[in-house]
Amino acid sequence: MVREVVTAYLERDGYRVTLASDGRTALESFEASPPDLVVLDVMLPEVDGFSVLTQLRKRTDVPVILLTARTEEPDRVLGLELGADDYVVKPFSPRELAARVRSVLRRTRPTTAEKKLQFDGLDIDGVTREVRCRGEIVDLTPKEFDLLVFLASSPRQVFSRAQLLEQVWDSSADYQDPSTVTVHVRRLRRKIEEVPEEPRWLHTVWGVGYRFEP
Amino acid sequence: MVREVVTAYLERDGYRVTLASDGRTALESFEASPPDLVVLDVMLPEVDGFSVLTQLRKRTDVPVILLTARTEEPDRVLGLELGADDYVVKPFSPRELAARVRSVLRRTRPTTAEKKLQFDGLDIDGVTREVRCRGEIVDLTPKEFDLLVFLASSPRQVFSRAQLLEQVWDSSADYQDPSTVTVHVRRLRRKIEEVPEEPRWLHTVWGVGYRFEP
DNA sequence: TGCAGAGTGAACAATCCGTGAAATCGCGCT
DNA sequence: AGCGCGATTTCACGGATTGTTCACTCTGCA
Repeated sequence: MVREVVTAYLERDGYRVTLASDGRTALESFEASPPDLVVLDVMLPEVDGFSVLTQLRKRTDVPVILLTARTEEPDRVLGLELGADDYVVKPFSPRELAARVRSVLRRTRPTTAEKKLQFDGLDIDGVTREVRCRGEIVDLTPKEFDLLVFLASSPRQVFSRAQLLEQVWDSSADYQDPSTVTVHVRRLRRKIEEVPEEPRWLHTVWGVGYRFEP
Repeated sequence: MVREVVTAYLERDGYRVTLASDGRTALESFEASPPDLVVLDVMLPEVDGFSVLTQLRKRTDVPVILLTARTEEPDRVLGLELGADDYVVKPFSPRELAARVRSVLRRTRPTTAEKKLQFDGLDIDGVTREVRCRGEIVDLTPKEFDLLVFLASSPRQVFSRAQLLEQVWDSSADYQDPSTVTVHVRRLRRKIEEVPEEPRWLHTVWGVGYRFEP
């Protein structure tokens, strides 16, 4: 029930929350769709929190907040030495945890949270320019990537081909063929849509343009 | 006497410590010679800690660790909201404070705090400027070394040639040939890659730039 | 059913990267 | 100061990838 309350608080602050009930699934879930921050209970079934933290640190710099029931100093120091960014001692108030999350994200934002778009089954990382689609990395060409990022940055908003040419393409290179956009959208669909003929994300708005559906 | 013990611990860790006995002198001392990190007691004579923090935040992003005697949540949350990077509740052990200092500096100063980069089969020592590749020391020229360190310090992040020229080369020396970067990357690959044609570490991101894969 | 707009495939054009080699710079040495 | 050598930068070319165009087909709407 603690999880529900905490989740509610975080979602009220505008964060998307994913839960994992033990260390193993936490790591799997992390792989599948890497979050911007991890809140980690030291006492977890299957794999304990410290091990999870060690595993995480081997491959990523994701900010981690430890939840620890023990008030003894060694645990907290150990956590920080292992690379945790902060810890909260149980029992804690949801408000405090939320404050910590904000604080840690504020500190680390320039490197991590920046330029990351996440949707259900589609992760776009503006820093590494990687796109992960249902867990698998898909290779996009520069223009394909730029176009996808532009559309995904304004979900549900419809853009005409002319608008896209102006925004995504070099605006100086005027009067290009709008069908250029069409072709790129098609290639994007081939790469990220499960059924390109019935797009899940890249929708055609007949007579107008395209729209990204989150 | 707490101050002496803490100072001793921090100096043992290699930090230089400057003391100030009240808020006013703290701010003056900060102006005179800005430190890399501030440990701030909330209860100070003359000007209290929160005011000092607010003043500091007006002009700098220096990492701040708060010392607070009160265990009530509002104070801690207030501190974090005001822009503190961490806090320690009194009474605290010097060891814990030292651990916090290390942790905060590690987060905020990845370039100075960690001068050693280690990857699977590739060790980079920023102090001796030695690079060890699959056990063997490889000789790098200064520019080659700087370029490698820069890329390896932000693994997986893509940098354009222009960015690399700006960051690794003298930023004042504008308008250099981007192919300079290309050539240096090539020579780096020749020296550290097992198969330079299929790089393990130095990846080309077509149309964008280069990326270090850990 | 007609028709404008959207999708398809393939050819063509532009761009970018890797390579080799030559030119220039920087710095210690005599 | 002049020399010499390694480091760095520049440049042109070839091949590979990416971007654009175009003719054609298909689809949704009146």
